[in-house]
Amino acid sequence: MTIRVLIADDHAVVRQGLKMFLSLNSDFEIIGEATNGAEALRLAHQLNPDVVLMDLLMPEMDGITATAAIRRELPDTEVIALTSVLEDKSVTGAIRAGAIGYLLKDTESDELIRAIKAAANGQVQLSPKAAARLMREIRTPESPEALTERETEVLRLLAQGKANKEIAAELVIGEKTVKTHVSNILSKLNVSSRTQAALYAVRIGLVEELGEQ
Amino acid sequence: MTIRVLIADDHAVVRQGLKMFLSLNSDFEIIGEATNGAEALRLAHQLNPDVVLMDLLMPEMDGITATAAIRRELPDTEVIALTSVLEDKSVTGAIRAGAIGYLLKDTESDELIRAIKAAANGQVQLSPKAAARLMREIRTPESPEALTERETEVLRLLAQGKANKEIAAELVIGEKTVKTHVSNILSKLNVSSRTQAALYAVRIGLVEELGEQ
DNA sequence: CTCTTTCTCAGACTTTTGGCGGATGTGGCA
DNA sequence: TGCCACATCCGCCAAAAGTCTGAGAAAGAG
Repeated sequence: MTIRVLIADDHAVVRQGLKMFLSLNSDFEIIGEATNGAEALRLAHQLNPDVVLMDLLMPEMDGITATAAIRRELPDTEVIALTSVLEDKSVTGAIRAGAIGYLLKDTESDELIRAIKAAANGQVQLSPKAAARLMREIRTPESPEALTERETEVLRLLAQGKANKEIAAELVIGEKTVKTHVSNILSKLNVSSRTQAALYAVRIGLVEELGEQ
Repeated sequence: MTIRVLIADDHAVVRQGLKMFLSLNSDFEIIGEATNGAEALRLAHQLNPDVVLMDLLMPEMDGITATAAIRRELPDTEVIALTSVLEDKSVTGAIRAGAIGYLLKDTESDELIRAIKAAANGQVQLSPKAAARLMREIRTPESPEALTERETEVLRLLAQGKANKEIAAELVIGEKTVKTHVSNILSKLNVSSRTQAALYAVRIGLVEELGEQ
C-alpha cells in the first residue's frame, strides 16, 4: 500500500527536489502540489492525502495556519512541517498546530523517507536540531508569560523601534499607560530593556521581517 | 556546447530539485555539488565550471564570501546567487561580490534555465523582486553611512540587547566612549534609538539569528 | 612631516526609560 | 455580591540613554 503525499511549498525547486526523492521509492505516490497554504488546504480536502509535506513560510496562508486547519478538518491526514530555517515560533507553532513531524530542508533523502513513513503510521518524527530546540524550550524555566492583547499590541509597536510617546499617540492612550504596559511586558518576558523585548518580538515573528516593495 | 554547472546549496532537496530541472535540458551538465561555501570554492578551482548556482545561506563559508573568492580567482566562472529569502544585505552583497544573477528559489524552471544560459554568456539576470529591491536601494537616499570597525563591534553587542555599561565592560573601554560610539552609530544609520539600531542590525544580518544549542 | 581618521574619554545637560506605589473603572465569574 | 484580571492613569524618582562640545593619542595617507 503506497503512501499518498501532498507537497506544499512555494519554491518550485524544492517541490521538484521532493518529488525526485520520493519517486525513487515506490512506497510513495505524490498526488498533488500546492504553492501556498490555502491551496494546500483545498487540495487536502479534495485528495485526502496520507501525509502533507508543509513548508511553513508561504504566501496566501502560512503553513502553520494551514496545518491547524488540515488537522482540524481532516484528522486522518498527518502533516510534516518542512522548513529551511529554525525559528522559535516555528517549532512550537507547528507542533501546537498539530504537525507530527518537523524537518529541516537539509535533511538527507533517507532520513526524509523514514520520517514520512513514520508520519503515515502516526509516529512522531523530529529532526535532531528541532528536537534540541524543543528540549531547550521545555527545559528552560524562562518560558515567557502570556501577554495580554493590549500588551502584545504595544510590543508590536515597540518592536518597530517606536518610542513610548509615539506608541501612546498611535494607540490614543497616555504615555504613562504605555510605560506601565512596557514595564509589564519586560517583566513577563523576563528581559531588562525595550531593546531586548524588541529582539524577542522579532525572533518569535511578532513583527514581519520588513515587507517587500 | 553544454554549459557546465556547479551547484552549491546545503539543502539536499534543493540540490536535487536543481538537478532535476537542469537534467531536463541537454544544454546543461552538472559537474559537481557543494554543501558549503568552502567546498564550492574548492570544487570551482578543481572543475572550472561555467556557472555556479550559489546559495547565499550556507555553513562553513557563506555564499557571498565564496562568490567574491570565485570571481577573484576564476574570472571565467559566472556566479548566480540563488536564495529563498530576499534580504537587504543579500542583494547588494551578492552583486558587490560579483554575482551576475540573483534569483529566488520560487523561480520557475524555464526562467531558471533562461537565467543560467544568460549567465553563461556573461549577461546579467535578476529576478523581478531582486531587481525591484535593487532599484529601491539605489533610489533611496537613506543609504546608511559605513560604520567603522569599532562601531560595528558596538552595534553587534547593542543588537544583542546589551546596555552601554555591559558593552563597555566587554570591550574594556569607558561607558562614555560607548555612548559616543552609539551616538555616531545612530547618526550614521539615520535612526533615533538603540532599539531601531538593533533592529537594523538584525535585518542586515549583523547578528546571527540566535545560535543553536 | 602634516592632515585625517579613528578611538578614546570628560563634563554638562536633556530626554527617555523603567520601577514603585497607588488609583479608577470595567467586565467576567464564582 | 465580592473577587480578579485588565486597561487606564497619576506622581515620584533613579537610572539609562542620548546630545553637544572639546580634546588627547595613535595610525595611516599624502
